[in-house]
Amino acid sequence: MTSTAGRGSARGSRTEAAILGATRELLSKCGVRELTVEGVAARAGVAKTTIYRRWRSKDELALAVLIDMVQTMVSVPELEDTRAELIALLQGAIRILGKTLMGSVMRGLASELATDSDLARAFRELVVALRLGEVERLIQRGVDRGEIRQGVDISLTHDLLFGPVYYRLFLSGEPLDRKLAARIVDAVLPALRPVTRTADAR
Amino acid sequence: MTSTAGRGSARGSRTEAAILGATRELLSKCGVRELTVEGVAARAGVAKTTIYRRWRSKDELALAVLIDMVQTMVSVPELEDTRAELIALLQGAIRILGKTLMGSVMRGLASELATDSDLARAFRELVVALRLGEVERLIQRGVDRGEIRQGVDISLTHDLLFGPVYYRLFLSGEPLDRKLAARIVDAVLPALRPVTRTADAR
DNA sequence: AGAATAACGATACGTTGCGTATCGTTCAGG
DNA sequence: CCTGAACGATACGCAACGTATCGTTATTCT
Repeated sequence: MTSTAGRGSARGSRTEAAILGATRELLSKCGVRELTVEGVAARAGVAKTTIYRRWRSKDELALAVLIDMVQTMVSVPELEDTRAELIALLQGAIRILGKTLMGSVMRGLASELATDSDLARAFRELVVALRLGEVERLIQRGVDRGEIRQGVDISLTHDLLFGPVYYRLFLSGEPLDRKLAARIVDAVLPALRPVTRTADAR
Repeated sequence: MTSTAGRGSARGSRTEAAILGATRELLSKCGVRELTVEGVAARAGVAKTTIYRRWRSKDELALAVLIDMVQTMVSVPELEDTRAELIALLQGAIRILGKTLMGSVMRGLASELATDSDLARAFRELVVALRLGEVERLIQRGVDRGEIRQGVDISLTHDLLFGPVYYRLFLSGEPLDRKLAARIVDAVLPALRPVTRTADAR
């Protein structure tokens, strides 16, 4: 047991980074459909074989890129104001989706994510779960401060906040401007307030 | 000018229906990516050439199916209550997306819709514009009744209502249950009420 | 330093599916 | 019944996927 993966190994990290980088760049302007492994190989200065040694398919490669991006997501600082914190959370997502390449990558992956593939499950477990947890944390903090009423449906709130963002990105085509985060939060927040001054059901 | 397309034509409608039907069925379980024109041809009992005589590419065929489905969308009846009307609107969309095959088709088309393709533009002009118009109609009616305040951002409201639905369908993976429509509307409606009892900015 | 060995590059291959071209066949309308 | 449009069948070129093979680097251990 003195050596496992010894002798001539360990030149992986550089090539891996090159492949991921090339994939990210290409994926930012074409979508998974048009992405070609040959293209990635050429741009990364790497043999096609090398890519298939690390990822079993084109989709797995794309997913790796997505995960790599998501892990750079920042968590929200304490601001002592639920509205500001929620806006910051959404703002972060919007910035990532809009300014960096992740929006394009997401768009390219949309089809795969919608299917019940391994890629979809991985995305849900990594990205969605992470955001859901963040929403839960912020809401709980708001409840503790008395800003938010108890018993709020976290999952629904999460969908209400992030849904419009992705809807714009994917379907409606409206721009992801700066003020969007605040407007979404201001639209959703009244339903989360303690007093229940809302028009009730039936 | 006595005859244009005279002599031996007019057997198109049956084959066209067969092709669209076969596409719809296949698209309901595989996504555009896996959809093959050869498969459609085989299932429709039609030569591949015949398909390419009518649609220039696989994507155009898929779009045709989507449009065909959307045109079966029902408009919302007058209910004299904005909440009920908005719920009915959302309920219709959810039912179409959930129970019929359109949800699967949408999922399959997601990638193409996200790209700036002809397909995306067509979808926006047909589906999104249609729904936006419907939202505007309902909101305006609510304003006339005094249930909704003036100056509401129609586009944002549209995104707030439909965004969560599609977000669930595509990404979060939560089910599209019966009560979803009401819960979304109840969350959004307070922000549309006249009095502006909302916590203001800053 | 030098050998052992994992990772890599280059290339060729089989396969699938797209979109096109060609030609014979069917079926409605005059 | 005869003409011509729409259809079926088939073959083709092409691009990209994913695999296999083999010679070449580069790294680590002795």
